[in-house]
Amino acid sequence: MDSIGFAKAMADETRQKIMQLLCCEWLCVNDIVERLGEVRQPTVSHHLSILREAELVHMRREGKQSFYSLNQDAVAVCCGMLMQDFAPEKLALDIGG
Amino acid sequence: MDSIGFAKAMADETRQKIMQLLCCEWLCVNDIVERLGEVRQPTVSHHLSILREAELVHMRREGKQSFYSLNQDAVAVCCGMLMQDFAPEKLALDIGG
DNA sequence: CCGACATATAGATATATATCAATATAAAAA
DNA sequence: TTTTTATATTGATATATATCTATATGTCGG
Repeated sequence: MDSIGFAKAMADETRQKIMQLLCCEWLCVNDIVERLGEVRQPTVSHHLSILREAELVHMRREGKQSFYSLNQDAVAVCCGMLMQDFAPEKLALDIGG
Repeated sequence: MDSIGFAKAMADETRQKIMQLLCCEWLCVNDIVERLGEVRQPTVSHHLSILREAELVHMRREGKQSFYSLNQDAVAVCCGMLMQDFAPEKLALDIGG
């Protein structure tokens, strides 16, 4: 995952809403569709595939359902990458004192 | 600055290159154009206006030139925001232990 | 004021992306 | 096997975005 892929994956409101939903629990696609309320299932599936590609979500199949949850580790790593690339002095402050 | 505005501002390769150039020094627009090499001046101006809008760069006029530099504080704040929103457990680890 | 230079803006165009309806795929139930 | 349910994929379309050329704006020197 590079910083551009991460930024692109995050650069959409619907995707961020989905990520919020998945932040601290596993949800199946239909649950996500219902909680979003205004977005159709294929659209949600599309966003999930982008988040999967970016490895920002975990996925687990269970029968006919797919469960997703947020990959917080990946988010943390990517944020750290952005900090290193674009706020190195702030990072130095954190480490040094 | 919200997390979507930040992600959108970061979600372009040319913009990230510009941010790299401005990371640790002030450059005028023409210097940026020359260092990028393959991008025309109006395109660079356009990207700079997006970065300005997102408050990710500082700007200073000097005669006919405009100098830009990266706002590392803003980057750090936005990365922190992403962490809080999308990796709260990782953040808790950092704080708690 | 006029010309030269630096940057910004306008307008046009091509590409990327988000969304939906329709359909395919896969798994469980009848 | 047929039907039902859950998710993924396809194809179409509208919007957003990146880029360019041409031009406007703003600043300095003569």
